[in-house]
Amino acid sequence: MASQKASGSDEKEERPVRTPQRRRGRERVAALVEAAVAVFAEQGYEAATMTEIAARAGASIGSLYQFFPTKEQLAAELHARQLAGLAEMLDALAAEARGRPLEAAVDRLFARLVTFLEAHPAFVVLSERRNIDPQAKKRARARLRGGIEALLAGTVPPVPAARRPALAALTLHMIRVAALLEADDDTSLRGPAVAELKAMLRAHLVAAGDG
Amino acid sequence: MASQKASGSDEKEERPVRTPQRRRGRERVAALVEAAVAVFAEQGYEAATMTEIAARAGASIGSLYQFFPTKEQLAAELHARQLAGLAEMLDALAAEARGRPLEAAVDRLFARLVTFLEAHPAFVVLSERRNIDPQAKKRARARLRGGIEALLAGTVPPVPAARRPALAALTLHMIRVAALLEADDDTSLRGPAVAELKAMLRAHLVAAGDG
Amino acid sequence: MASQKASGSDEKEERPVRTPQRRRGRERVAALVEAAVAVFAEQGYEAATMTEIAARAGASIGSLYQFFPTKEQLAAELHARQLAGLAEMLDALAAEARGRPLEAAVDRLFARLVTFLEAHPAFVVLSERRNIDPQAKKRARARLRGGIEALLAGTVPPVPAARRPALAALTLHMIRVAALLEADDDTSLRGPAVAELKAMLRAHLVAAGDG
Amino acid sequence: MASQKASGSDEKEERPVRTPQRRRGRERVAALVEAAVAVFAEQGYEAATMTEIAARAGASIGSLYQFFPTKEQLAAELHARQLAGLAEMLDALAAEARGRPLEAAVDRLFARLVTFLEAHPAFVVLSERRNIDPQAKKRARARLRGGIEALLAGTVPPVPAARRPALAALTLHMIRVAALLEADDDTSLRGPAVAELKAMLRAHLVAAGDG
DNA sequence: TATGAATGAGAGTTCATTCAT
DNA sequence: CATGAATGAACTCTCATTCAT
Repeated sequence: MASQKASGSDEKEERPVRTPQRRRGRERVAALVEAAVAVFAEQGYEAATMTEIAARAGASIGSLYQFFPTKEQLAAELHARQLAGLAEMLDALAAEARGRPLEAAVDRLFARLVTFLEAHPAFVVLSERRNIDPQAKKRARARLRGGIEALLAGTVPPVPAARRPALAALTLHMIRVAALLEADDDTSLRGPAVAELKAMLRAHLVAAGDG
Repeated sequence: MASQKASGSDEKEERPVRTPQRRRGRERVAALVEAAVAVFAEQGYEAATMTEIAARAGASIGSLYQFFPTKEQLAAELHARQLAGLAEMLDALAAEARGRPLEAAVDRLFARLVTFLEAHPAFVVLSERRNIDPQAKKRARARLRGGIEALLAGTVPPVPAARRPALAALTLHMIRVAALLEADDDTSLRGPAVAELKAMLRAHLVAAGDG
Repeated sequence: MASQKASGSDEKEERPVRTPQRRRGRERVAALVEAAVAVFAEQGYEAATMTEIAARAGASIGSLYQFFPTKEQLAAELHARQLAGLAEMLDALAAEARGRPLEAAVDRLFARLVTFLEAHPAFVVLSERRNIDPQAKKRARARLRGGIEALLAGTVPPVPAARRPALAALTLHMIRVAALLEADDDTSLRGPAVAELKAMLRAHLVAAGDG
Repeated sequence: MASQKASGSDEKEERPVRTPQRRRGRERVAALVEAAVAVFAEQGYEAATMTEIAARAGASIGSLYQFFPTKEQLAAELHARQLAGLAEMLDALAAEARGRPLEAAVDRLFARLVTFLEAHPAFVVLSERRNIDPQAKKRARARLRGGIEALLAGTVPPVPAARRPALAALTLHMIRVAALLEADDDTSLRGPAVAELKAMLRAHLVAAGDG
């Protein structure tokens, strides 16, 4: 088997993920990241192998390890990058939505998130991984929830502060469900089910805004 | 030889899961199943080892393989049993709900599903497994959706037939989200978020019924 | 390369060295131990590979790991066995030497130790290993020194108690040197140098006895 | 390609250790040598990595390989330098000791050797390495033994020629034991055991001189 | 049938060494 | 000459699976 032993906050000296200086290196890393995202997305964390990731990037296994000293850290790094991107997107969205109707904000949020998940196919896989450092996980979720809360606070009408945390958490999960529906269900249901989901969430948030 | 990696639809003759006749055998299988559920729930499919499952059941590895010829088939068998139980429960619920208010039916559904998931801790793990035989997966989902559709068809008012498939699929996912919220999120959000989820779903279904 | 990660008292759950029940198993283990001793003796700890040890025992790598869960533990187990054998031998020698002349005891000790080291060619290699758990090392040395002290206490004349610990430690090292001289030096010097060593030690101990 | 394992007398063209002409180069080599000595002393030959040696010298690996084309040759070069230093010291000592009492010569030898070993912490590690080219090893030992023989030949009284080679070899080993005692044993024994060792050796040599 | 030792492919990881820049 | 990314053979260790007893 493999890393067999792994669990987020461990020993193993934690040599940090290296950022290369030379241009060649930066391209290499980009290729590695892309390959890793693809392989994780296709196979899941456990089934993905470092060997395949390296091969798919056209690199040697040693090269992969030069930049990402463990499989665990590779996953963590990818996840962190994707989280940062997502959080940034949410912030931008919150800014755009300020003073705009809640309904429109929800639609927009949905659209962007679907785009994001299509662009980051490993996101769900990496988020759901057991063995993630629970601290980091909590922090990440809080960050995202914060972004959504800000969004829901600035619309017209705003969602009442008291219900915002719970509704933000709920919204986050709805996104995930939307992604799953989009991807893996009976083809004939994809469209309708996602539509129902969107309508449901929008109605619920709007009702909260009015409440 | 041993191939350690095996994935869903393979060669490998698929010797069927043996069902024992003698009482000793049936007890043994029950113990193995229980142990497997526990280990899969705790560690996930990949991290679970056949050795640990056998040990926890107080059986030898050889014994485990007597009844479940591959790890894959063990997981599939467990999953199938749990799905059957769930489907049965949905059927019973549909019968009970016939002629009763939609609202009450939804609440009941929710309550029962939460109970079910608590009683079958490996259910989510086994459902989310990639590498499942996609055919079987589709059939299973269809069966469950069917149960929920029946439920939604018999209430007063009933959910319109046209929207039933999508709403059934959606409801199924909502359950999963509820389970996740119940289990892994920020403690302070569990209660409120689940409450929001339930209210949201109920309102949406009721609106559909009225529509 | 080798253990990459290793350092005596570590994490890694320390599954204990298994002692097999079946006869076949006991023979297997004996073959593995023999092979390990040979390989460690020839190549040293780091250069020895688990693969070669298994191959030389006519076993598979998996079989080796069934009984000795890490290379580290394999070395530790071998070392412990050899230490126990040596300590036992020293105890027997101390019993034999009680009441006999110191001079004869020293000669006998020397002879037996040379025999022992010839019979346990990995002994020096395993003793000198850096990365041994220092606690265990200290205990082992103390045990051996104790055996020699007892020997030196029971002869006629006895070595004075005050000097016994230091002289026992010294004697132990002289043995090692004798083994090294016996093994790896210029052929023409082996005999004479060992003779000088023996004479030197004997004279020193006798002088201590008279003092 | 890379063969990671290389052992003593091999193919590999043996590009010689480069000696730099420019001052910058000489400084660089000095830093590399110092770093290598430290790392070998701390970690042993096998565990030491070329990467760490280079890093500790503030150089790049490429730079290290410029001067020392293999790890093996690096170790050999260090060892050779240290041996040369030691031999030189012995020669000086032999000169000083000419016509002086044997007893004093022995004490002096001991004192200088302890100093030397403290100043060259990797000496023992590099000497004990298996896989050293046996020819080179023999030559080195012979050179050292020669130095000690010369010493023992010039004192008053001199050690008889016939016993000189064996006694020189023995003395050399005693030094090593002294170093080991100094370093790794039970603290409480260090002083006394080394004292016994010194007394023993001195008495033996003096007796030889008188014989 | 039950048992558990045996098997070996395969996974993660390291590090000596090379070579383009 | 210096640099450090690139390479890949080799290593330790795991675990699904088989099979002699």
